[in-house]
Amino acid sequence: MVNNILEATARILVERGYAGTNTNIVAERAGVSVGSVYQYFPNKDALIAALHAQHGEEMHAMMRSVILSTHGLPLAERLARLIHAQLAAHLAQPTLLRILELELQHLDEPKMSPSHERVVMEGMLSLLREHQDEFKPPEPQLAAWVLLNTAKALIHAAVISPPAGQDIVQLEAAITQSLIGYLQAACITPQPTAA
Amino acid sequence: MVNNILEATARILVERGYAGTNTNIVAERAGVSVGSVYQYFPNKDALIAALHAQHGEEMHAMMRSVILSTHGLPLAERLARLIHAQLAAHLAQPTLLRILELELQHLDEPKMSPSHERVVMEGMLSLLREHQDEFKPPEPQLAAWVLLNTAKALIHAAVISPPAGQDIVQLEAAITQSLIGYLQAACITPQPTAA
Amino acid sequence: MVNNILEATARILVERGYAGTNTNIVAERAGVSVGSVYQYFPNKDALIAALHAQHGEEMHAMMRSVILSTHGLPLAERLARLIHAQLAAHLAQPTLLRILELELQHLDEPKMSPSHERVVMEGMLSLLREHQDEFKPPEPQLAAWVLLNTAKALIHAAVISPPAGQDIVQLEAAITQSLIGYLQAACITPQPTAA
Amino acid sequence: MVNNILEATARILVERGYAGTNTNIVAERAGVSVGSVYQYFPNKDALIAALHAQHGEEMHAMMRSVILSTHGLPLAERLARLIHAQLAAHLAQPTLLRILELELQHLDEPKMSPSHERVVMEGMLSLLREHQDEFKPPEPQLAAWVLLNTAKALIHAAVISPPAGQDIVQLEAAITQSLIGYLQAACITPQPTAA
DNA sequence: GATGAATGAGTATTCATTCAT
DNA sequence: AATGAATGAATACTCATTCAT
Repeated sequence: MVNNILEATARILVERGYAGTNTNIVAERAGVSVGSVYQYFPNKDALIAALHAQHGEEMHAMMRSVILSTHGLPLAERLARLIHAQLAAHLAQPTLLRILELELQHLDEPKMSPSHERVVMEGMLSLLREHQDEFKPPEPQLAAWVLLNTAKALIHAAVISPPAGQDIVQLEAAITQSLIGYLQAACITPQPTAA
Repeated sequence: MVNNILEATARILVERGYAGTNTNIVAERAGVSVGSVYQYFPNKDALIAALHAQHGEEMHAMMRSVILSTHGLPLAERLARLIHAQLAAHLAQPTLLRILELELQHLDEPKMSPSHERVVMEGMLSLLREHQDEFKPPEPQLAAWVLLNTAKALIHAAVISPPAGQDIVQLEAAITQSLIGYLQAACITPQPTAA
Repeated sequence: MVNNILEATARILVERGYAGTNTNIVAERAGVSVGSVYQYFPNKDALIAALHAQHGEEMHAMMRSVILSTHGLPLAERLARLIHAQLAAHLAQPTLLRILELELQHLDEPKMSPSHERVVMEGMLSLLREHQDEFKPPEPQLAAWVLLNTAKALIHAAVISPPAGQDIVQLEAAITQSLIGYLQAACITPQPTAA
Repeated sequence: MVNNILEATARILVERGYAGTNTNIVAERAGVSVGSVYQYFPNKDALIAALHAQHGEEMHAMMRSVILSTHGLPLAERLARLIHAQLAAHLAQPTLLRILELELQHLDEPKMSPSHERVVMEGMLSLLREHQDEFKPPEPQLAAWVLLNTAKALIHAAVISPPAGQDIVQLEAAITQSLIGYLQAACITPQPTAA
């Protein structure tokens, strides 16, 4: 039931935007009654928040899985893989993710951000720590913040308003270059010992 | 009158967000009647669009002015100055700009963005062209796109959700580093001839 | 509920006219909330249309019943009975019927009239056909049109602006005379064979 | 100026109906300012009333002229000429006249009717009196009322919803027949003395 | 007289939420 | 738990009318 409702919400959000999404329509589309929606969600925004949380979980899970499965590879490669996976996820359902992450980030930023955003930040920090012999940023917090925000913005832009005449492969490469470029510029790159 | 109304709109937008902004309150706050609001703006969204356009003008003007006044300096320095100016502008009224650029970008993206966004893109492209002996990106369009989107995202993030324990100066430096880093990574940097 | 709302609408329509009738007042008068009005009627005009349709049904039913119950009587008598019944109905609630049939005929003429108006026309045509040995109009369509429009107009006038110094009985007689007079003038009255 | 405004009102009334007619648009269309409209007409309905009055004058003048110019002809012929003239007038601008006479009759009926309606009634009464050796109705008031209302209704119907397959000439003949038919049925027709 | 900017009461309609069944 | 009819506060927008210039 809960999932049913959330799926309906997502579909309607994509079709009609936030303003066009209302609980009665969500219920109708989910094939349940409004009452049932309110049985599981205290109010309209809770629907969005749940979608948001779900999306956060997925992104987080994906990030963890990529990080784990690329253990041992150089940081540049691991970042490239992360970008690739994220981009793929956004290309799959661009509208919903755009709505959730841009238009509606304000709705639950106060509530949900702490839990999710922090976890992602932790992931990035530990990744940087693992590779501190390749790139050791003087301020890992700051570096993680730059990397995450840059990646997020460029992935969104790639999906929503890509520059004319570039294909996705080029965009993906450019995003990766941007992250690596930052790290190279920001870090006193400890030359990996030839040994 | 028009300005009065727009100022009231901006104030309310900041205080109550888009959803909480309604034409009656705008009128009341502006000290005019609803009718007068509708004398000058065909509908509620036109208020936001006007604010948006105004903001676009300002940002564009600022960019142009910085670019002109830094003529002759190296690209890295000029980008740093651009970042600085933009960051200053956003720090001055963070909430309004966040609302305009994030929450509400969808409201007029179709209408106004083309004109404004394109102008900014042109500015960046000509800037890159001026410095093609420092950094010559193989795909200037792509490079401009990366630079603009990265800068926008990091400036917003810096104002809205800065990483713990970093001051603005550090953030500004990091943003600049990110842009420069990307250019260094993406360009076959033509070594400026020693001659 | 639906009936409740329609009754309230009718009452308000009579008291305040179309311009003075608004959905909020209708709801209040019906003792329900505006929302409930919109649960059953898509918009204000649908209220009027429903009233109109209801009235159409009633008039049609009455006509049919009179025609059936006067089978065998001469046409003049049957027309007289029709007039009598219609006049009685209009005297019972003159204002509402005037508003529905005159002021508001334009609101749903396009939608509903076809079905209803046509049925009434059919009724009159078959009535004429039944009595073609008394009065055989060369153009039954035309004759029915004249009879219906004349009857309608005179009945309304009788209720709304009767001539000074005449009582209803005289008016009723005059209306009947008008219809019969037309038939006598328009038809090559086939003398009912003496045999 | 007054005429200018009235013409604009008429045009808009025809194009957009009563609901769509508002003083600001009337002023704009007339090429004057709202203030000027209010200089000459106390309120919106006064515009309609003036149009109504104007129309009344015209109809009355036409009636008088036809009556005068047909002096000496038999009543049937004179009625036929009246019908013809009225029908021609209505065919010339059917929408405006329909709106004035049907939809909006309620707006000024109370105010204007007395003056105009009475005059028309007087005209018809004197016409009947002139021909009392052809048709002498026992109740001239009643007869005039029937004739006027019947003519009005049939002329409108002829213009707005004519029966299928009949041309105007046939309708005009039918309307005349209806009036004559009524008179023949209602009057103890005094056989005009052969002498 | 003419203007038209300003007014603001009025109104149709929506939709989150409740609660009796 | 599920239903969905009922609610009514909220809101965008209109337009007759005024009045300072």
